[in-house]
Amino acid sequence: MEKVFYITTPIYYVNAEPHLGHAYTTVVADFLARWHRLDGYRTFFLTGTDEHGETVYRAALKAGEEPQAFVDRVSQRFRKAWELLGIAYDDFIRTTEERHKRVVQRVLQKVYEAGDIYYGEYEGLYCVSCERFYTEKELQGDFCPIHARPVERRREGNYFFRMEKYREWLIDYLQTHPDLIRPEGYRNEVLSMLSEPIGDLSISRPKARVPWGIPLPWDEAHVTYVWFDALLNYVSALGYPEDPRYATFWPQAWHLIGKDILKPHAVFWPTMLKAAGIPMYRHLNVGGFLLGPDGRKMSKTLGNVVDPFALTEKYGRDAVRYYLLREIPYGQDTPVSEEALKARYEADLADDLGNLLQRTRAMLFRFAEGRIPEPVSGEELEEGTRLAGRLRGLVRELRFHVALEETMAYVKAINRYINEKRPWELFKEDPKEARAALYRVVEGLRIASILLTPAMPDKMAELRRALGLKEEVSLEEAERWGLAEPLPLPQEAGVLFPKEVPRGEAGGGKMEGTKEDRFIGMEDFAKVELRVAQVVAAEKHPNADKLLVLRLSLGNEERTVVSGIAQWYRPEDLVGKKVVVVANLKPARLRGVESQGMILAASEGDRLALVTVEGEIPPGALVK
RNA sequence: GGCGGCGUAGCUCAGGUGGUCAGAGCACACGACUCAUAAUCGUGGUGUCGUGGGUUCGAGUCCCACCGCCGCCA
Repeated sequence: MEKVFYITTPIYYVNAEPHLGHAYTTVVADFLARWHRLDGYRTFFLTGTDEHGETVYRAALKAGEEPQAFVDRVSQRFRKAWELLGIAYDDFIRTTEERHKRVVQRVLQKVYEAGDIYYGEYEGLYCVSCERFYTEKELQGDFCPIHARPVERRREGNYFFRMEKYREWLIDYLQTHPDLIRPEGYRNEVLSMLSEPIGDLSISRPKARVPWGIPLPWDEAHVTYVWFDALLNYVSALGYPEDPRYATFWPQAWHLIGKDILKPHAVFWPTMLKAAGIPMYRHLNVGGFLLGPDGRKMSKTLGNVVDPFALTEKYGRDAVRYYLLREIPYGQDTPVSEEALKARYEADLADDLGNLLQRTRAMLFRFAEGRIPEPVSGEELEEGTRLAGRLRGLVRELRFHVALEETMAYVKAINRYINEKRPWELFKEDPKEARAALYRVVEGLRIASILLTPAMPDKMAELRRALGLKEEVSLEEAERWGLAEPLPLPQEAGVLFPKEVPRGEAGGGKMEGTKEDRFIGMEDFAKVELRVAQVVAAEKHPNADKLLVLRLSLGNEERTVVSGIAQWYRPEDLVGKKVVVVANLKPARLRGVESQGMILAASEGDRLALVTVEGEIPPGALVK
């Protein structure tokens, strides 16, 4: 049987800019899509924008734009955002597209003819922002509980969908399909919603009041209410009902949503599908909220909003993707912060994985003539070939953070293997064994890079390139040992995850605006306080061969500065020299010694020279 | 008010169906090493497992009550 996978994000409502919540759900969807493609599934990944309704209509008016022009513009913002994050969707659907409207009208007509839609009258208290009526109990005083704005009393003719009619059926379906809604907690919540009458669902608005929507096919005076319109995107994008893609993909549909839209997806949508004679989706996967660094709900007034796009610019898209997938147990509310991202970036990506690539390349050039050695068996690193099988299960259960954790544990095992084999020593006695060890390390890296590709597509391709391996891979290749061929490595390869100032780094080279990034303003430069300092004492660092500990005089104060210049300067030659120091650098502990600044030096290849000042100028003088 | 959930080392958290379950990572300290991005590797700890009862030969792991936080519904 052919392996098929269909993954959807919610279509995002265009009344707001893309934010971290959107980004997280979309990154998860992209990860799942890439994972399944890698594993040989015929995969379809859908996202898009939801563009009808009174809120959008009013926002357009307020912006002084035609509704269509307004939604075109905002929808474009989402496309841009996904480009920044490297989201490889197969289709981007918009509810204002003809192909979607056609399907909505067709389904409406079908349900209407079946007798499940009737005309009625509704009167109640209505919040414009929520696009829904509230019961008096739900209100806070006379105000909407969500938007804290006054509600209006309204009475209007609506068409209703006989949702209540399907309640018993839905309960039964949930009981016979316990894994339909995941994680389980949300399933229980839905069952409790269904334990009492859910009523019928109003599915239309008078066109006179809300002109921005899809007209009902049998009554042009009404347009479709937002949920009956929006939810159908999941089948309209597949070309329901005649397009073969619908028949192929729909039965394997996985929806990804945030818990804020649980009810529409877990109650409205299944009953709509049942009434329209469309089979049920396969899984509804419910994600939690991302909280601010303080563990509270993100809000502009609290000032704890984390902007994923700023972080992408700073750390690279793959780092942000890795962080979100590694840190957040799917379904749980989780605090996120730049601090935590940075910690992951440095510990996992730079120190463990990036440095592993670096040392591997260095040893290959030094001990193996810059080539991948001849293939050999894998010893303990061969266990990497079993990871893919384990990860398949974890990914299908939405436990990505565990999957990534286990993969990184393997990366650590490769580092350990190098430390135990000590190729730099082994090479002196038995060069062949040293090369064999290095081959195993390359294979380990190859396997890890494949497993990490869905999370970090650009960086893992870069990693393979740096080892002279092919960039295009499949999961199955991570289950076989010995595929790396003895080919030469590229001479040049950048640092995969640089630790210092990863500025302007976009991860895929697709970033725009690099021209501006090359320059800094005077105000940026002015932040750096450079001063002349005289070396009053110097000695070797007790715990590091490459470091010197310098005592500097800045005129009216003395500082200790640790500097990595031991290979070029002897301590005794430095005393008395005038150097340039960054005086307002945040102090840092280097191998146990606190460094209160940094001295400047120029370097090129193997050569290095300290920056000094010409002529008589006292220590402490400002350099600018 | 009804129903779910959560409360485990300084921090973030793992711990299907009760008996190496008292753990991992981070941080910190010390040691090893020098191929490597001040990197890597090794070693080291206190934890009333929210509180109080109960079931059991034996309970973070099951039951009851309570405290605290959160969610859904009303």
